[in-house]
Amino acid sequence: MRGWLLTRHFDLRQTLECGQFFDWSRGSSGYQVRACGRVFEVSQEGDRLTFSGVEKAFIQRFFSLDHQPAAIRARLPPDPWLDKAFAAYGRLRLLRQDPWECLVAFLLSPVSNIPRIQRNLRSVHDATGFEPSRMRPALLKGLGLGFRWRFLDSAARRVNKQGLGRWRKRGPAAMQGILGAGPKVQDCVRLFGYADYSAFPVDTWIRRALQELYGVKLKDRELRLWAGERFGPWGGYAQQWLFAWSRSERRFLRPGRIPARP
DNA sequence: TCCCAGGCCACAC
DNA sequence: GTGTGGCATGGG
Repeated sequence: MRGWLLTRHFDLRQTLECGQFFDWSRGSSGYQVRACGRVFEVSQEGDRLTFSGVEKAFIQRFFSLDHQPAAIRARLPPDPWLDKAFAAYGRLRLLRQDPWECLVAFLLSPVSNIPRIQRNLRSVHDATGFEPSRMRPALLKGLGLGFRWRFLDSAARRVNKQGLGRWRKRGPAAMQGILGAGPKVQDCVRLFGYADYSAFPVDTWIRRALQELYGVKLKDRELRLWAGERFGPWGGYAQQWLFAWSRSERRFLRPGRIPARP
């Protein structure tokens, strides 16, 4: 299976590398991606997206090529900071990941960093193929996940009990009670795995950004509500634009180095 | 050497 | 209910 398609207002690099997804690697030309139980290659030249190893319909769905960034921006409130973030990162799309794979990835995220999450996730994938029945403690402990191996163990036990198919169909509620699946992790899976675009994950970067750009000094639980009210049903996109932009401007997001209001 | 990292949990009070 | 330390490991 090999093919191509034309895209508009889409950036493959931003989309894969912005931190919503980790199971990619740069190949000779473009990226190799492992997602939703498939392995495929994809590359972009201009507006032309070339892929192999997977069918076109999958590419369109996985990369959310049905989304229109300008229309989404228009559904978010007027906001100079959002304008800046959108100008820089508005060509990324929120992926439609598999909820289970997405949960596994973000259970590896607490007190870690993106390069390490990526390494850890690849190890887990290579060792288990993301099959919960193969995620045994003895195996997980040897993968250098730190304390996070318990989180995968807890999730795997839960999913094994009811079967992966049934677990997926239960939706976000199925994450309740899994060790390590707190508010931030659940919001990430809602946003990236269940296509709930109202989800607004609050992490260290977003916390700093909201505090230093908008002057809101609240606890994470209130920040989440504040963002929900301000940004509404498409807040997830706002979150990801601000997240990517904040990271790229990291030296400006330190106390005393706040950029001038645009 | 010390500090922090896409948090979360158990345990004070 | 709210605040705090500890958690495994790696990198700056």
